[in-house]
This record gives sequence, structure tokens and C-alpha cells, in this order.
Amino acid sequence: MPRKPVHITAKIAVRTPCGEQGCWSVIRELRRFDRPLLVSRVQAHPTTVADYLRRLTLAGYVTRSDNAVYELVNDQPDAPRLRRDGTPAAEPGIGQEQMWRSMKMLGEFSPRELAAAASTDAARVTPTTAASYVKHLWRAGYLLCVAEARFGVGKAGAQARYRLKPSMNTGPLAPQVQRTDWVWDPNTRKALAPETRDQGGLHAEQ
DNA sequence: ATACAAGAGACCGCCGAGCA
DNA sequence: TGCTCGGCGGTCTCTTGTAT
Repeated sequence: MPRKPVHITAKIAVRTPCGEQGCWSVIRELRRFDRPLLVSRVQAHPTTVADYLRRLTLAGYVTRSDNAVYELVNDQPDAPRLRRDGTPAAEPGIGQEQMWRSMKMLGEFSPRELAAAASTDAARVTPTTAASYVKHLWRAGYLLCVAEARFGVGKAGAQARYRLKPSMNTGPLAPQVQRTDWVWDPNTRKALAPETRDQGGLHAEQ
């Protein structure tokens, strides 16, 4: 089965243990377990569970004894994201998380200022990436455009400036832009369409 | 310099084959 | 029966290319 959109998997994750996060939650609950027990507790395909278990073993999060009993030895709240060879996978959306935090710290910002504020040694955020993220959040009604971009033939332009609407500061988790241009807010567990921007309170905020 | 669209790369969940 | 590995197809994040 193909991967499900984030707004689907996120809804599933709160109801039923499935996928890596669900698997990890059950592992943390059991601490010591064998594979059939884990498979029976996790509502995911057995090979998916086995595959994740193998990666956790390779990465050293769990150990496996001779009698096929696994034990959690490296606990952490969130499910480790691991490649097939057990090496850590890059956190998807870490740039967006950093931009979301930076928006709240900066107050008012241009995409370039946001990129500079959100960039770290661990994850670099380019101005174009920041502009793309800002555009989607603006369309979804998260941001207020406080100064439009200025253009001129042969002149350097000035970037538009934005501000996060206080009513849209929904929580610590960064809204995720989906391929369909919808924005999924993991804080409110709602998906906002680009079209909802005008209905979303642009006028109400002013 | 900016905005937009399209594409690349990484990832996930699952299947199926092969091996012990 | 249990485990590992390679591959498939869709999703997602971010970058690149192009027009203005």
C-alpha cells in the first residue's frame, strides 16, 4: 500500500498504533517482547513491523537475545527515523519546524529574513524554500501580508513582508504543506485549502 | 529580485523471493 | 516459520529553472 497523506496518517496515529510511531509506542510500552507479540499489538503489516524492528536493532535502539526476545535499550519519546541500513534518516520538515519557530520569534519578516533566522548548522533553509513555505501559509490564511513586494524595471525589488496572525498561532508543531497545496495543521488536526484564505480571517484580523 | 511551476531526491508501507 | 533484502509506487520536502 502506498504511503498515505500526512493528514490521514496523523489521524490514524492518535487512534490506532500503526506505522513506525505506532510500533515505537508499543515497544516503549512493552520494553521486552518477541516479534509475534509486537505484531499482534501493532496494527500494521507484519513485514513493516519486522522491517522497522530490524532497523532499530541495527541502530542499537533495541537488542535481540538468542531466544528471539527483543529489549528496548535506548529510549526516547519520538520514533527514531532510520534508513534500511540503520543509519539515522533526516527529519522531514525540520526546516519548516525551524521556520515556524522563527516566524513567532521575528514577528514581522520577509522570506529572506525568515530563511536567515531559520537556518542552522543542522539544517539550512534557503530563501526560495522560505518563500515557498511563506506563500503556502499565506494562502492558507496563517499569515498577514503587511507590505507587498515592490518591483521595478531594472531596479532591485523589495520582498513582501508578512506577520503570523495571532489567531493562527495554533501550537508548537509546524503546519505542513502538502503536494495538493493544502496545509495540514498537526496542532488543530485540520487541513486548510488554499481557497480558504479569504474566508480564514484576513479581514477579521485587520 | 521575485514568484511560480515542475522536477529531483528521500522516504514509507508493503509485497514477494530467497535463505536458514 | 522467521528473517532479510530488493523493488514498487505514491507522498512529501526542497531545489531548480523560467518568466516577469
